[in-house]
Amino acid sequence: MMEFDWTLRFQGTAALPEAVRKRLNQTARIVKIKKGDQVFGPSNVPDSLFFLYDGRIRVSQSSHAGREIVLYRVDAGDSCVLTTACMLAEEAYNAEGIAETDVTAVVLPKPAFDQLTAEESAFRAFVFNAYSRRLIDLLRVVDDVAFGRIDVRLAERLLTLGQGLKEIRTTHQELASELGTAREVISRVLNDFNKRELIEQSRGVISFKNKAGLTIIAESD
Amino acid sequence: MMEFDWTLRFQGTAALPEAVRKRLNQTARIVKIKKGDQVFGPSNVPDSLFFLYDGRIRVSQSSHAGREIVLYRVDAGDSCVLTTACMLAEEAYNAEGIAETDVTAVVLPKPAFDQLTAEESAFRAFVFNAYSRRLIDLLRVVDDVAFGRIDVRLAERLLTLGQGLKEIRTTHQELASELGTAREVISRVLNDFNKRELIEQSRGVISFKNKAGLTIIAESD
DNA sequence: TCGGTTCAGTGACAAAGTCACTTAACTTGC
DNA sequence: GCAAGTTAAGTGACTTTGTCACTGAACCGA
Repeated sequence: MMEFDWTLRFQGTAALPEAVRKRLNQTARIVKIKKGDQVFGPSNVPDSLFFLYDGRIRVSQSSHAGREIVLYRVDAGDSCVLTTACMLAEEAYNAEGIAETDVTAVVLPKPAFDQLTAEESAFRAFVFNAYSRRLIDLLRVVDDVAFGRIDVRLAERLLTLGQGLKEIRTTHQELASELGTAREVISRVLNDFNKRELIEQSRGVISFKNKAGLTIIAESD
Repeated sequence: MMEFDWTLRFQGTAALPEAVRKRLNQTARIVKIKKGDQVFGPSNVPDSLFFLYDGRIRVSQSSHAGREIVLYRVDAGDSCVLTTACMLAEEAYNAEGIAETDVTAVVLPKPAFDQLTAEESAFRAFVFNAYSRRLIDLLRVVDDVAFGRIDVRLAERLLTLGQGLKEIRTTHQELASELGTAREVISRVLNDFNKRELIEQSRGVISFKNKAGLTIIAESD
């Protein structure tokens, strides 16, 4: 029954009394989602709180014209609060969450969520914190999109996506979706980076030649 | 002592038992802020929850280069959750709140806030709702900035700012700050609107000539 | 190895943002 | 009342970013 105790994985639940954790393990449902599948979206509005036990979810928003921008990523140990926002606000929005890897999540039904926020201050702090973090993430996105240059933003994103790697496997289109711009724009900037010998390109792969150089660009604002 | 009972003004507090409301009236502090003053900002980080009793607060973010964008407005009866976010996340961000009118606010210290969220589900719902609303507001801003055309956005904004009015008193610079763009851009677009006889301009004033026409533009996306 | 599909490159153009001004309109302080 | 300062708005040349309509190149599966 309690083959693995997910409550130990989360800041907001690990510190709870054992009785409460036991109850949670009984109440919550574990779901597995395949890489690439939609976790939530306009047509798939959940009525429960999502705890990400394992994997990573990419939350993005898309324009009616089909362009897309990544808002933030939810990592293991975190809760996906946009689903919560939706669950509370009952409002439609055009953000969606996609599993970037195979995902294991814990789904806590709304009544259990309510009870927990009422009774456990550690859990409350956890949830509020998740909200705050997302708000701040979105402030960053607004700042970038409204005021940032795309070469700077792209250099930045390449570096975060390629942390510890010599190359990253992605298409220009995917990078455009990261930053909310058009593929052609990414192609141009990457070509420029290429000419300046910061990267090398081939179909579906970008190899780093000079991360320090990219860092200088990324930090030039 | 209880010359006016602010708790009746807020959804999250009006329904609370009288004993609780009495306690709140004793605990919370009422502050008055003059039009134009900063309510919160990077250099002015509050550690308490803000209830806006009367007036309106404009929350905006500014770039290091001095450009600015309005994120949302907090109206009377609402709580200002970015201050809360900050109070919970202890993180720095470059958003600030400016009183657009003279403002009367109720400031609830963190301990009282904690107790209230623990004990009162109506209050909890109110706070979560405020968070959700802001998240959704920010999603809208991201969408607009990343994917929207400025003529559309400007027409839209002119109409909301001028609801029920024949003219609005504002400068091109202020409109630029609303949308996170440059003054020159606003000037150009307004000139275009002028030529198309949708508006008339003079220093510091924009008069509507054809709101229907503006509406068509505002909805063309 | 042929044909389809996905990925990337390109040039011409449009939209938006920047820069360096000029001109016009209000404000104040004799 | 008007000169001087201040704030608001206009302008043209330019850069950056986004769009469109393509072409060509690389990969994949039958």
